[in-house]
Amino acid sequence: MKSEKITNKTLPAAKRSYDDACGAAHALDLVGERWALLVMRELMLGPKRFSDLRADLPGISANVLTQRLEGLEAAGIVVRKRLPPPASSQVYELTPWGYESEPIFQTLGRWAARSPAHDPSLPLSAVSLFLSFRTMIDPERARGLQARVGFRVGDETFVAVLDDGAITVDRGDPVGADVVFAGPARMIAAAVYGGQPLDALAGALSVEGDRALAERFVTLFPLPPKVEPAG
Amino acid sequence: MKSEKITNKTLPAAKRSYDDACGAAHALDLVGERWALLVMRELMLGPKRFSDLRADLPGISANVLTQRLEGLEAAGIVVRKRLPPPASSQVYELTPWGYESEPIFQTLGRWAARSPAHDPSLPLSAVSLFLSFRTMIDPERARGLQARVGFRVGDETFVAVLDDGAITVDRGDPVGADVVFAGPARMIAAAVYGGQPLDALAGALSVEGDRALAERFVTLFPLPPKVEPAG
DNA sequence: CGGCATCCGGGAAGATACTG
DNA sequence: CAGTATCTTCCCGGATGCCG
Repeated sequence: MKSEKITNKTLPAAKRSYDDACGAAHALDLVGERWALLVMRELMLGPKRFSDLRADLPGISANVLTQRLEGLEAAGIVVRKRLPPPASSQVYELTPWGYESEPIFQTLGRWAARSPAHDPSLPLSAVSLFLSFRTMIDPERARGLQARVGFRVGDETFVAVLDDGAITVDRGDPVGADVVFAGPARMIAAAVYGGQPLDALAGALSVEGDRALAERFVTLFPLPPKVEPAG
Repeated sequence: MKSEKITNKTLPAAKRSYDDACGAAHALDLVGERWALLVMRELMLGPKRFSDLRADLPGISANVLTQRLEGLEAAGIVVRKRLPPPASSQVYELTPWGYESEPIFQTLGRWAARSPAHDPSLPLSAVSLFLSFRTMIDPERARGLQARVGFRVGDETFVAVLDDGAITVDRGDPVGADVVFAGPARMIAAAVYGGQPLDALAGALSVEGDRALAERFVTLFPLPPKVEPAG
């Protein structure tokens, strides 16, 4: 059976589509395939290399990652860039329109946070943790707060800037921040979302600088109430 | 089920999961399978029967619809209800938490509306059209407007209530509305999103009542600018 | 007719190995 | 490091058929 099959792969066309004018349906045509949205999420705070994506998306295979990047590039969501000769490696970056997809992750995340099946103890990438800060910040609790909070996760660094209820999070050097957390993303999540006291995490999560600020920071991101598990 | 069908499918589970604590990833575990979100969309304005869902989602197979409804019910997003004896048919309805997923469709739709590949001339279900009104309403353009706008699409009826920039859309009887549109969803979309003058659609889309209001109504939902097609 | 179960073909996803 | 090649497994989509 293997021969004779004249499946014209060179002209695949016939892409599986919902054939639906609804905007949400078209979005799913673009990014509804498995792993596509998670690849975009990992690029949300800046470009990454192929290997970084593989490392930050445990479970994705090289094969599928290649296909998703090709598809996202064809859709105009991702561009591939070659860095200048010193370290002339290739990186993938969201286009401006790609970056505009962040509200999708916020609404998905906010809604799923109420799921009875949600397990916050699973592994967590640094990017998804810091994106969640943008999503879950409670402006009431952060009112009047002006601060720079730094993070060191592995060899990546991030800075959150709090400004009277608003928050920005970006990659950047934490030097000069009012307080700096250093440790695995999972431990920061345990402090912020798991209600673990910072003292109990000493050893796994270091806090340098304004400790009172750190204690307040971890209270700024309340989780919504879960729905009752039974149906 | 009566015959103790212990097929190995009943419990092996091993459901394919992203194993990721990120809320968006969990959302995709719940509703990331093909057709799942579109099934939810079709239930967004009220319960439907199995056959209604099949009719409104051209392309889905009965097989897959059954699987999705089972999955959504197990996740607590959908409940199945049996109507009282006169017309004792079964319907599927979103749970309160299921209804809370509407912002997901709004952000997906708003983002994808900018896609160069978006084709608004494709088929469109009545529900997705009326959901899009909630998403795309421009409060500036609707400021100061108080009106009830009715719709007859096939044998379904809907009423949009405009109240100084805000809009609600629900199933309901259009009697007493200030103006009533009657015609296929595609024609209403042509008027609202395609810029087709109502005169040009006469015959395919009837307008009864306050015509000036109808003319204004179709201008309340501006589309965002597309991104440039090339990459 | 509504709500499934079953069988089948094709294709996408997953795992592993291999190459420039 | 950045993918390709290959193989297997699973999901999707269509058709058919059962059963209330």
